[in-house]
Amino acid sequence: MSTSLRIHGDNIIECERMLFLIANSFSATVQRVISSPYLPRFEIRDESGLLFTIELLAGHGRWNINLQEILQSYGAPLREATDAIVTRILPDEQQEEILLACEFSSALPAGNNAWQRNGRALTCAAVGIPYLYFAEIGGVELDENRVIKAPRFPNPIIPFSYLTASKLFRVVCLPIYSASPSSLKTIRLRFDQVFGLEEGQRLVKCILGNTLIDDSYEKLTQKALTIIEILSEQRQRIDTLRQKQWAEFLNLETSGQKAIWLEQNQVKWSKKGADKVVITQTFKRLSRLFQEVGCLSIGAKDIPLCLIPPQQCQKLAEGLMALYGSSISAEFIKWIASLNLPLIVIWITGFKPRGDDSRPDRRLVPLARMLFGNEVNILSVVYGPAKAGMWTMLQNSPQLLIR
DNA sequence: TGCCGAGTCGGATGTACCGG
DNA sequence: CCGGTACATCCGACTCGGCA
Repeated sequence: MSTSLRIHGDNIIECERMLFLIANSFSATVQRVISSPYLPRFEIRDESGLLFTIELLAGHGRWNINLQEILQSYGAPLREATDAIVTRILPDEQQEEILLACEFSSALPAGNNAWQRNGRALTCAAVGIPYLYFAEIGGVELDENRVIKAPRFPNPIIPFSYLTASKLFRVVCLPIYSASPSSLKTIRLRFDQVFGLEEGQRLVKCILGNTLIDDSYEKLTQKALTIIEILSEQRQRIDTLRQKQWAEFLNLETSGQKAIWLEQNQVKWSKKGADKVVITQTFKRLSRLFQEVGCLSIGAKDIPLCLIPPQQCQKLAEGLMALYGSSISAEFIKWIASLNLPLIVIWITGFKPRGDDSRPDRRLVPLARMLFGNEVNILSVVYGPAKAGMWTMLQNSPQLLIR
């Protein structure tokens, strides 16, 4: 008895990648059946016969099926769609059930790009959809003449956040690495043990074949931990957790335990001032205030993300009151002062140097949620220049502003 | 201990696409 | 045409080691 599947993708390339990933996972062959060019249909068979019929729907939102609606109905926190989503068509043919979401990335994981996908992972993890992030490692940065400058790597906190999300949301949410085609031999060798395509395929087979998940999940988790260790070990400066610290941190259950552990491990955090973005005098003082109160770095010092232990919140509230006085609501101050869970603070360069080009970084909140789950409070500090209209909007409808 | 060059890494930038 | 979104580099402030 075969199953009818659909692959919803950003575009046809992502759909086909998913199609072949499924076929390879089942050691099966792909055969096109007669179908229209814009809605191609395929059959996947192994020696035992027909396993799946699969339709490819390229381009989110072009079809009469609203995936967003399905996601929302599951309770998804964000409007984000992954590269490829596999659904099973339910017997009545009216509805689809989401089985698996995948992201395929061969972009260089540099800077904010590295956490560009965290929103999607969170969307899926939070509603219990298995999520696999296929990424490459060892990609090189090129100069203007396309000459290799240096290989680039993601901050280890990025793969780590998938592991915490897996654990917190009790769902498969894993990065799967392979070697970037442009990677140097030495790099390939260094990461040789952590490439996980084979385990990834076994995992896909378990998920789509609806069988119990075998050891591939555990293996991929171990591989991710190893990658995190290699990434932190090869850094020039000690600005992230190292070695077994990651596994220790991963094993902590509550955000309270995490805060205590971070305090014990003495990882102070301070705001990096790059002077690239115009800031106010008040912001400088605000930044100093957080310093005095005592922020802890969460695994990686350079990421604009820090933690205030609950016992410091009273002090923070007093400092905020002294700094902003009546322009900040008493209700807010009270909220900060009364927190009995750690407060996660994220620093968003909300606006580009040119105020008309605003692109707030929406991915930092998801990164924080993946690391700490839904129980912690998150405070977003948005700074940088903005158009006058932004102020009016902020006063009238903050909800509208953050859209 | 102050200067300098190389390398690192967060984030700024360029470009494409899409729907209205 | 324009605002919104996303991807793929590219940029340059910062750090650190070497050296006088």
